[in-house]
Amino acid sequence: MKKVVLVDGNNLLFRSYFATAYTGTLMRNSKGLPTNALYGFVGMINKIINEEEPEYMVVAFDIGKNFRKEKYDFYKEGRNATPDDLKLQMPIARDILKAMGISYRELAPYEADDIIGTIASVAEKDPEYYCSIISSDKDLLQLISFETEVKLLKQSGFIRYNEETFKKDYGIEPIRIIDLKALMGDTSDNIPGVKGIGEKTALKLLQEYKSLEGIYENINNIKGKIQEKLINDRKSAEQSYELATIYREVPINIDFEEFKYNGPNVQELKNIYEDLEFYSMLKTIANKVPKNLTNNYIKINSLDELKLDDHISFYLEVDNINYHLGNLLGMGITDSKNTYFIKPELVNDAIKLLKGKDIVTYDLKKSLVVTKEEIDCKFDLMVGAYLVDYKASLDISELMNSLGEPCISFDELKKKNFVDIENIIALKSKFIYDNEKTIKNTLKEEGQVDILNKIEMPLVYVLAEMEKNGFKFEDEKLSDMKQEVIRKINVVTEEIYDLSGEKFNVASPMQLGIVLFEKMGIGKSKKINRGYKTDIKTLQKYVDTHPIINKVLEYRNLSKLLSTYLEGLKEFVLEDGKIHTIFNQTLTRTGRLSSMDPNLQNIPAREEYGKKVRIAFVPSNDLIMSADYSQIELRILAHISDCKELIDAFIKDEDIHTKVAADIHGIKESEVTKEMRSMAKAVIFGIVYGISGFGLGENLNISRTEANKFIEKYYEFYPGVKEYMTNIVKEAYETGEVKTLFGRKRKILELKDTNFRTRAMGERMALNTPIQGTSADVMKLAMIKVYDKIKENNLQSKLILQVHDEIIIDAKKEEVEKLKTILKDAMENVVKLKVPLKIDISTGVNWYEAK
DNA sequence: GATCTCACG
DNA sequence: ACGTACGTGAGATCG
Repeated sequence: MKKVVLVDGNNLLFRSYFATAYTGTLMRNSKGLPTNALYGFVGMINKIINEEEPEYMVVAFDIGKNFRKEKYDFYKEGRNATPDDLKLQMPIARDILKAMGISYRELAPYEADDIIGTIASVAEKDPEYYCSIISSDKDLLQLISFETEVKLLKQSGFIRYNEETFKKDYGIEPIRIIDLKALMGDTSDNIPGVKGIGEKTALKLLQEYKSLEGIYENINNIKGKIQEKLINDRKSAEQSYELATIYREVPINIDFEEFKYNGPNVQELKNIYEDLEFYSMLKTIANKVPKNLTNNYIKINSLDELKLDDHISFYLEVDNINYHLGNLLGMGITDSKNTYFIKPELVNDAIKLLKGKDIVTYDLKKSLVVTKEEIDCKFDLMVGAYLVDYKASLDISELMNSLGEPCISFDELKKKNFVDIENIIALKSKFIYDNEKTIKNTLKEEGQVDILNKIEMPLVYVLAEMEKNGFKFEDEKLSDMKQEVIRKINVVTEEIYDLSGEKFNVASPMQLGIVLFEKMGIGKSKKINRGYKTDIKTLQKYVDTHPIINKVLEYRNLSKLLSTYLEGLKEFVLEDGKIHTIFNQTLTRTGRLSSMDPNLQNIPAREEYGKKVRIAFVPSNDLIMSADYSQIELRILAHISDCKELIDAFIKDEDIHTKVAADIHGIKESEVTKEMRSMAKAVIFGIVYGISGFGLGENLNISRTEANKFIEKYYEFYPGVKEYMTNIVKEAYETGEVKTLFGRKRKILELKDTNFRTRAMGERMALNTPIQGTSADVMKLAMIKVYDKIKENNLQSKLILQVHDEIIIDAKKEEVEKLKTILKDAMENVVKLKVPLKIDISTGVNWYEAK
């Protein structure tokens, strides 16, 4: 059988348009033509061709008058008119398809759905063909049959439905999607349905009575309110049924040979892409290094040949994203006249020559770590771009591409064995030189210069030292634990096999889901893409139902411990016996750091057994010293919200969770139980995250109403917090951004989204970012202070790690007292707030003991 | 490569 | 009616 791929073109264009349109600034080419919808459209069409490998393909569009609208005025009423910026792109989509060699069909007064339905009908009668329909519109599910499937696009990914999987998911025949719509209506098309009946009720009714007709035939068997609603809106239901029905006899000529996909007209497609300035797409047609990668540069054989201005850029390339493991590939230097290529063996000497110059680079930290040279650089383009909302990843090519300078990605380059690397290094160096001004100007406009100069640039040097220092790791210390864990895993696996009566891969969520929820019938679990949800929260609901649940939880716990930590970490130990992480300074949206290769910010801590992994983290000096802020986020919340009650509590150094528990329950602090305290803690954390009654309820395993009561009580006692939440969200809507106490900005485009869920997420970000971000700022400033003091006092102790609210030092024992003074002063007095900042310090012979 | 799960603050 | 708490990185499975 031959596959015919039927694509809902309108759906794809709208999706692509609105996916980015909310940002307010549309992607345009230099002629000002909006191109955002086309960009997404081309991406999706390419993806379809790759994934589906169609022999035949048709894209259907809506055009002209609409027969449903003609008949029922209310159809699609209230829907915003198609934006002009999208309309402009529609004809070009057709041109692109032509150049791609893909046929399309449109015919007034029909919609794309009807055309797809019609083609699918014809294909069904011809045993030679079967259809695959692609759209995110659930309406099309009604077309599913024994030889028509639907690939339903989701926000990310898709679900492929055939007759069988559809029935399994919905419990009704595909054609009953029409009846479902007739009952539940469709707000986006303004199909009314029956008022008060939603998907849940509609499905239940259809599962029982098969169809809309069946429901009304049995209307007397249906009780109460639902019956009443059905009777009242019968006419509406019937009209809705008509509207939801895809018309499958559109008068178009259907000849499958015309739908045959034979690939693109390369030249024509190139012309269109060039016109639209879709450079990344150009690369995908001709899989060659783009032509503008040819750059003029001078290859330096001896440094005597190098005559440079006082203002230069440089760029260092290493053959591994993990630069601790990589080898130098060379260096580019650009000044006002030339770009030079420096071969690896001359790099260190070349850097020495840069002393005293005004330098800009990209990823200064990498250069500091790899060369171990001193480099006095006041501006790192990576850090600057990050502060003004560019994606400034470890791979400079991403920033280049987003600033309109096509460049092959590092991954691609690596795959191609660093072909033409001198050219590419030169190009990158030139790019840095050319874009310094732009980013600096943006920093000024956005008010981020202070953050750059006072926090991020000095921090680059601190982090570089920390990475170079590394954390000594003794794997042998874990060998007993490792043996024990392996043994336990074997035991628990056997127990799981016994309890379930079969052998399967417990580590496979798919297999586990089937065993637990289908074969053993332990309970219900939400269905997701591949099977059932089997995460801790879901499983924990059934701990008392069957002993296998605890075994599965134990298996999970142990295998995570084994693979990620007990076996994973030692892979990162370098020749010096230390683990050298990489801190990503330009990734998080709040200003926090992240850590990778390996991530040393998520080493087990919460659970006693897992925490023992920390025994292997040992000092290269004498002691591990840890200094952590006590409740920094809450203190910052108190300060920012100016909540009197909260501020007082911190000034009096009260146990904040106990205090809140006492307030909420209206009892004395002495009467607060452990449970009350931990509930209060959850409420407080929830508040910081932008809580909902539902969320808190889930978390605390209490009802939503109860959770809501807690939240209200909290607001009653801490009205300042409530006020802060309202105000910050309001402000965020007005300005489209939020700021930390130190002025670090985060734009929140989600607030402009048309989807309310996305907006709600934006509101939570608006709430949380000033708090999380200010804490991050405070910590960064403190680190800089600590680092300076250690240097100033010529101490041998070294900063080695930061875990968001905690600093870790590899300490000399004779320096412990001095360090304590430094840490306390630096961390507690780094900024003057309305509440005191407080740290706890501890030391130990390893990280586990330094608790 | 996407998805699922789980480790941390 | 809908979906449901902020910010991360990594390993195993599966298509």
